[in-house]
Amino acid sequence: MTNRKVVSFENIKVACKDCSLATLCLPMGLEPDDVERLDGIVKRSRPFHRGDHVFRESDKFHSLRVITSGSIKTYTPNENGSEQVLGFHLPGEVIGLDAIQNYHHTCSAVALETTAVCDIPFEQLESLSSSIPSLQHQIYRLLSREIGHETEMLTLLGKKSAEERLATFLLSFSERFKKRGFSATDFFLSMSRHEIGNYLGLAVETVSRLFTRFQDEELLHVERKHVQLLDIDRLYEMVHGNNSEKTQQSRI
Amino acid sequence: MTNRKVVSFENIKVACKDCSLATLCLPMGLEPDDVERLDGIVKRSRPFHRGDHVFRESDKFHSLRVITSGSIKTYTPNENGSEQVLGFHLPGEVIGLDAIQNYHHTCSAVALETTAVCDIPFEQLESLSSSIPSLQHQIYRLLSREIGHETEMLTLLGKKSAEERLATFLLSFSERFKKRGFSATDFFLSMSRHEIGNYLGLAVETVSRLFTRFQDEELLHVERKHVQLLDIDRLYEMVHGNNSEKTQQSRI
DNA sequence: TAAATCACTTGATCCAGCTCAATAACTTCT
DNA sequence: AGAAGTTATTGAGCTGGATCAAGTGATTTA
Repeated sequence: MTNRKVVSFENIKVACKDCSLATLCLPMGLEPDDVERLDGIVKRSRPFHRGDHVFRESDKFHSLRVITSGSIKTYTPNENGSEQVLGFHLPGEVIGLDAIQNYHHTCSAVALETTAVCDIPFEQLESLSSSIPSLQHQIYRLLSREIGHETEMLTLLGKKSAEERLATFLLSFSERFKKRGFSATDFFLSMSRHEIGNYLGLAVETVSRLFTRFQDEELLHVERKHVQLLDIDRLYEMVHGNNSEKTQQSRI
Repeated sequence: MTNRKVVSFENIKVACKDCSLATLCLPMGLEPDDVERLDGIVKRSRPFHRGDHVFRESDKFHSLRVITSGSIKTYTPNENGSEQVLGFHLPGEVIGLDAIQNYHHTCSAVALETTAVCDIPFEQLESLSSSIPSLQHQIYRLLSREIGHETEMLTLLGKKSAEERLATFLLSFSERFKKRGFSATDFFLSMSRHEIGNYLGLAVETVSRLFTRFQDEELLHVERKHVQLLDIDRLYEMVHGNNSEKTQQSRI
C-alpha cells in the first residue's frame, strides 16, 4: 500500500516560517530568529492514513504533534470497552498536551482522513523555551487555551440541550474552518455521526434526527458528511439563548 | 465585620519551604534554593470569608492563586443568568490557570468557607521560570494535569449515570482529603447540594435522592454536609463498572 | 453485478432524571 | 425566642433523549 509517491512526501520539508499555519501554531508571535530555532527541532513525519494512530493511550510521550493537514480524533478508551471522544483537531492545532504531566499519553489519537503532523520533541522544546521567553510564554498560553476549551465543553455537556450541543458543534467547525481560510458555511465533516454523538454526549440516532430537523427548519443542508450552513445567525441564537434573555442576564 | 484578629493573620508569613502544602503545590520537586526564589515572589493575601470572590470572570489577570486553607468554587456565569460550576478546590490546588491565555479570567472564584490563598504574580513567575528549568517544568506539568482533570470530567458528563457521577465525586474528595492528611472516610463538604448538582450536571433533587439512597444501601452516612463513607470499595465498583467487565476490557 | 458490510435514518417505546410542588430542617436576623 | 429566609428532602408526574428495531443507502468485496 505504501507507494513511492508517499515516500516522496517525506522529503517535502516546509520550514515553520513558510508554513501557512504559522499564525495558528506555536511560532505565533515569535521573532524570525526564534522561529528558526524552533524549526530546528521540528520533524515532519510521514502522512497518516485514515484509521492510523498517531499515538495511543499509555504510549510513552516524547513529542507534541501539530496537525498540518487533515484531521484527528482524540479519545479515551473507558472501563466498559467503549470510548469517550475528547476532540476533533484541525490543522494548526496541537495534540498531546495532556501527556506532559507524567510522560504518558492519557488518550489516543487517530487520523480521520489522510493527515500530516509535525513532531515537536518535548524535551527539546522545553529547553529551547528556557532560552526563548516568548516561546515559553506561547506554550503557557497554549496550555491555558486548552484548559479554556475544555471548560467550555464542560458547560456544553453539563447544561445544554441536544440541539444546543449540535449547533455549538457546527459553529465551532464553521469558525475553525473560516480561520483556516476555508468556507465557514460549506464544509465536510471527517467524522461519523457516531463519533459526533459520542463527543457531544448524545446517541447516534439523536444526532441524525437533529440533522434532519435542522434541515427541515432550513438551518442547513446536509448530505452525509457534507454540510452547508444556511442560517448561521439562527444557529448562534440557539447556542446563546434568545438574546432577549441574554441582555437581562443577572450577576450570579 | 473585619476585626483586629483578622488583621493579625496578615502578618503570619509562612515560607514555602515551611508550608505543609509544599509537596502538593508549585514548589514540588524544586531545589531548596529555587524554592527560596519562588518564595520571594509569593504573597500571602488576607483570608477570604464565605461568599467572598477571589476573582471574577473578566477581571484582569495578574496572579495565580494557591489555596492554603479552606476551599473555593470556580464557576462561569452562562447566557441565561445561571452558572456552570467548574470545580471545587482544596489546599495546595492552583486556580486561575485558564486566565494565562489572554490575561483575563474566564471564570469566577468564590470562597466556600474562610479561605486563605497565596498570590503568585504570573509575570514574575514566568520570568523566574525562565531561569529555573525545574520550575518551568513544574508549571508545564501543572497545566497539563489540569487538562487531564478536565478530560476526566468530560467523560463523567458525557457518559456516566447519576449514581456514577456522585460516587466519582465522593471518591475524588476522599482521595484529596487523604492526600492532605485528613480522613478519607469522614469529612465535611463545604458546598451546597445545589452546587454539587450543578457541577455534576444533575438536578438538586437527584443529588439529594442519591445521598438518601446511598445511605439506605449503607454505602455512607450523611447528615447535611457531613459525609462518612462506609463502603469505599463498593463506591469504586460503581465508578469503574463491575470489575468483571473491567478486566476483559477491549482495545478500542 | 451481486453479496456483504457498514453508516445513516426513521419509527416506536421506554425510562432516568427533570420539573413542579409541598414540607421539613436549618440559619440568620431582629 | 420567634419570624423570615435558605437549603434539603420527598413525592408525583412528565419529558428529552436513550434504546430497541427495522429499513435504506453507501461502500467494499469478490
